[in-house]
Amino acid sequence: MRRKSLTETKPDFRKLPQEFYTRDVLDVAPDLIGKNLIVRMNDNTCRSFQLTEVEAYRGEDDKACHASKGRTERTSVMFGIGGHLYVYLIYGMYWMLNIVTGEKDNPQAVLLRGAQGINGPGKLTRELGIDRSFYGENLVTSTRIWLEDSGQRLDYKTGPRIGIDYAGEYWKSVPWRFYI
DNA sequence: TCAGTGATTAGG
DNA sequence: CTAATCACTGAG
Repeated sequence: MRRKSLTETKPDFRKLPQEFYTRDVLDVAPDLIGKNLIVRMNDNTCRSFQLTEVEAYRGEDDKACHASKGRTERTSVMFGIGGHLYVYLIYGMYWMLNIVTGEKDNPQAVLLRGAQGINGPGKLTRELGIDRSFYGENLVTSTRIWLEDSGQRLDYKTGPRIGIDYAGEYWKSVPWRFYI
């Protein structure tokens, strides 16, 4: 019987590499559909969540993107290289989990809106135990959160992004929401 | 439809 | 310091 290759036996052989994130957000966002988000819980067990819904926020021109108001302390991680987490609190209750993409000084991120069995970005982070402490986390080197290829390529739909009425007609209408 | 909830931000 | 805003959720 054929011996498994080294890469096949390594436990993290499916982990998405830096190159996955260092691309334009409009390429990364649809590629995230069907990927598995792995989180190490407080009891040290790992849980896997297959992503079903994401949204792209792209650059300083995009009026819906937090980076459109310029660099602030909160948004600074978006101005760095892709592969880090942008986490912030909204409405005093819900943590939003975003994956920074692209090259340095080109602020972009993907909002994770849902996973299999979980609809809604606030419910997703509550289920995963995401909070402030995950801000800036590196998905390539972290031992408590990362992404893996599921080996599946799933069909997805596109549509306008949710909850950005303030962004104006054009940015409200661009189909940068990707979902199963 | 609408209140809850508190960090973040711009402005004085 | 103040006050407005907000990439949401759940109850009615």
